[in-house]
Amino acid sequence: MDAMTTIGAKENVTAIEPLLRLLSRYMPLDEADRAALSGLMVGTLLQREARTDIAREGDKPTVIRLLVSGWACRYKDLPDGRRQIVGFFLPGDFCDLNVYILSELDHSIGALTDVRYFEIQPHQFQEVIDARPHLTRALLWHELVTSGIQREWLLSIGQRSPLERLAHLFVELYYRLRAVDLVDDLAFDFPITQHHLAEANGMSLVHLNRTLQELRRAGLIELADRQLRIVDLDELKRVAMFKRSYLHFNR
Amino acid sequence: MDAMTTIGAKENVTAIEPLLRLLSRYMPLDEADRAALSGLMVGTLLQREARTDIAREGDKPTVIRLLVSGWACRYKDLPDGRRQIVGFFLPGDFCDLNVYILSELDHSIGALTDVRYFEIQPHQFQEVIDARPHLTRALLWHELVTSGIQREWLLSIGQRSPLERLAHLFVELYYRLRAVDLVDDLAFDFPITQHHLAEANGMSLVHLNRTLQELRRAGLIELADRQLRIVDLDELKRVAMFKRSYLHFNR
DNA sequence: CGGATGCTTGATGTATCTCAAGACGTGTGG
DNA sequence: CCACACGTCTTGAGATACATCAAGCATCCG
Repeated sequence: MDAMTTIGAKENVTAIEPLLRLLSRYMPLDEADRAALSGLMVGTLLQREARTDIAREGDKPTVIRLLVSGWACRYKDLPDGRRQIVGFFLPGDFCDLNVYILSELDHSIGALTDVRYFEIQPHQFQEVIDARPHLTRALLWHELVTSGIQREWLLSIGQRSPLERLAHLFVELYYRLRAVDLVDDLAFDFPITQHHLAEANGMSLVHLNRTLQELRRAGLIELADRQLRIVDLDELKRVAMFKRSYLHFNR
Repeated sequence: MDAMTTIGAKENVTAIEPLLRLLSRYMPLDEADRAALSGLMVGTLLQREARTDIAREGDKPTVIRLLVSGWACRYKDLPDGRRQIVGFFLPGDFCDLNVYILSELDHSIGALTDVRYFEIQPHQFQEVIDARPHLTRALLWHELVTSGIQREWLLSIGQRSPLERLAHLFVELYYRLRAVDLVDDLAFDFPITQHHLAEANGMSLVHLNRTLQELRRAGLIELADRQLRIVDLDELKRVAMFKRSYLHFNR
């Protein structure tokens, strides 16, 4: 199942970059912080193919995963097959910093594209946390933001119209990807399918497709060849009723 | 705004009961744990009337609140007035254990009924955490459960039909209230209005009313005079596709 | 008594789902 | 090299679940 690659120290440094960029949006990191985090990424980088599960609901959580490249998602499903994506993991995100506390995973984690990630042992993590309270704070901050994003999604699915909801998701992804330097001007790689977008937004594939076209027709976005370009960010934000504050970026 | 009451040590002990019951569902608490928590609840108990805000989005968080009696909610709203309740607070719940880390609240907290709650200073909390790692673990556990409940709500609003969704919410509230000993057999006080239920479930008031009647007609629940009685728990759980594990109660 | 709050019901329109099919690109095996 | 399967996106047609608008009734309270 898992493909493993042992990587050298140099590649290691590259792999940790997204996380460092992300955390430094919240608060400055000094060299010791960076070194401590890099120290966690020892050994092996794991890989997973698109459309495979990284973890399943019910699994006993034992490791902490840090996504290095590709997109993954947290999802939950119902016995009859209905599925809801409850969050996206982008490079630099932890797929469950704290869940090893619990005895059983209450959701699944799936690779949406080919992904690469580190697995970190909780005890290694604990050492870093004990040694560097400042880092602990940054990590906790990130967890709180993740939780805030979930609340915003509830607002979106519960109250925003499909058009507003989709617009909102695009703006959110724009800011999150920009935080890890994966945005080029207003364009970024967008490797997931309309099917995934529908599952994340709680609507049918057909309707998602039509809503997407509405955003295109309105001149707000362009989406083709797995590339999303935001054409009119201000207007997209207005349509989405987007308020940046829930992401809690300082810079 | 706030009504304040200074309370004696005895009343204090009663007020902390829901929290102790809740945490002991996760792991056993010894006498020292209980004493440490009780020690936090010094001084004043605050009160708020139904339909008032306890905190507003954008506020700077400075205190940690522990709900002692009544029901409150976390909600978010849109500029045009649409409102989504993203979580209920029941007695024994903290309204934001960690949020004082962030500079700004990304959601509001409203009292649904008359409520009583303690305000705790972060530094007091920190002392307890530093002194009693076991308690820290229990509190973190509870935070993770809260986060898991949010995910379950996303699944509900995104994929469950209104009937399934409402059934699911009732079962969830049953278990949560039972955990703090507020359930009598299969019945409990249900002090919120259909309007609140609609806002929590992301549907219109009219449709919520009809869905409620459907549950009644199916012989699954009785709801009258602010009392909810679950008539057929097994069937209600089946309809809701309820899986208890996301609540992570051990007992 | 008058007003506020909460619950209920009816009528109507429409947003969204479901079912179905076609087009296009890509990879694969014969 | 062609035939075919598969994944993805797109479009059409029809059915319906749900929202909206509107009104009535009960209870409580000042």
